[in-house]
Amino acid sequence: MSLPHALLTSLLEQPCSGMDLARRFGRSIGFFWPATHQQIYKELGKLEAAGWVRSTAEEGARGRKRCYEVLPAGEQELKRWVAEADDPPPLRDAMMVRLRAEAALGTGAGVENDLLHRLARHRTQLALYEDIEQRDFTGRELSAAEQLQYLILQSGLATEREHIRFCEKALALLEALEPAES
Amino acid sequence: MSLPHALLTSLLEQPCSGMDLARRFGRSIGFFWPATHQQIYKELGKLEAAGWVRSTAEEGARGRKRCYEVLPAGEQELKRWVAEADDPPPLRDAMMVRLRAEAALGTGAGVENDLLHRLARHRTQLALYEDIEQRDFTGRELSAAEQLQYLILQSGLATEREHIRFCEKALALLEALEPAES
DNA sequence: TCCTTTTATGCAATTAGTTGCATCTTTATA
DNA sequence: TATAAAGATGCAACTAATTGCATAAAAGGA
Repeated sequence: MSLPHALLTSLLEQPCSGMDLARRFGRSIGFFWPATHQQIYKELGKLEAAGWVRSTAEEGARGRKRCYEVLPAGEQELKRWVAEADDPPPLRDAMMVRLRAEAALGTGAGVENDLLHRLARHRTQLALYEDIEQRDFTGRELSAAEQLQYLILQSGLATEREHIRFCEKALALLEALEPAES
Repeated sequence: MSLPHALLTSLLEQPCSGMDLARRFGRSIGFFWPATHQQIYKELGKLEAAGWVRSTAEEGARGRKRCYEVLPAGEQELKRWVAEADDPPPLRDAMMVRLRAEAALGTGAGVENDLLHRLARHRTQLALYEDIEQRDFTGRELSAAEQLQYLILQSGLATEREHIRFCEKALALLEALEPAES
């Protein structure tokens, strides 16, 4: 479970409120560890109780906005956790199950719907990553931290491209196997 | 949630008991939808209650072994589900969070441990997939169903190779960024 | 024959994440 | 100045999966 450490990382990059975190998650760390604002608020409470962050009320802001920042104990904890190793996350992909089901049922069961839907999603996501690449990591010298962030982005780019290749390949195979369907 | 449909698929390929399913999951569908025997037994109960499978006591076997087989209603349900589309599963990878944390903390925090650990795991998994490829899908004509199963395996092969490439690239970058560490 | 091991099935507690809703505060608008 | 909208925080119920343990029946060995 890495949500607490994802939050510590994000707050270390830039102290902010729970809502801000939720928004930033949507376009950076959240690509690799999605979280809703509900989860984030609950977790921030735990982090503060553990003495890893502290919060101060932000005057002149909307609602009851609180600003969170990482304490030394939190930074220590993050360092400890970074040096840990664990197994790759188990992968669960319904589309692979669908493909195998199509094989078991005999072709023509309609897995193309899912393949086409995902193809569209992966193309959108790839375009988003390419925009970020163009905007933040192209045409200038990168600091060490930026090189690492770019590396992470490259993982996203490679993954999306691989998914796109796979969907296209699968659709081509299905086309070849059931020429009467189209 | 695709466990019920993964079970229907596997039972359609070959009727068997819950324990057999658990074992088969370990080396086929389970690569893309892992499940423990506890989950499987509970789900089989639901499938039977829904009238999608039926079970018969297997005489002359150990324990209280029951053999499950898919009923027509179950096959209908599987067909219906195969034609559905849904979003790609959200990806959650602690190692990416670690890399970003390393960037925020300044290099030297020790993310190499996780990279090396995963590199080993992905190499093992790749070797396993390559064995299956060699044994089941090489040097002969493949039926339509087999071509689909091979396609799924190829996704696994590509994914593992991509992960390996990424770990190697990340380790090389870290090496370059902190030459004093090694 | 008793006792241990193996095979097979299953329950219960916990954890992490999702979804839907509730509340409070400020800002904009009619 | 009411009132609505938007911003910010949070609770509660539910779901899916993990982990640890319990039970039952047959096989094999002493």
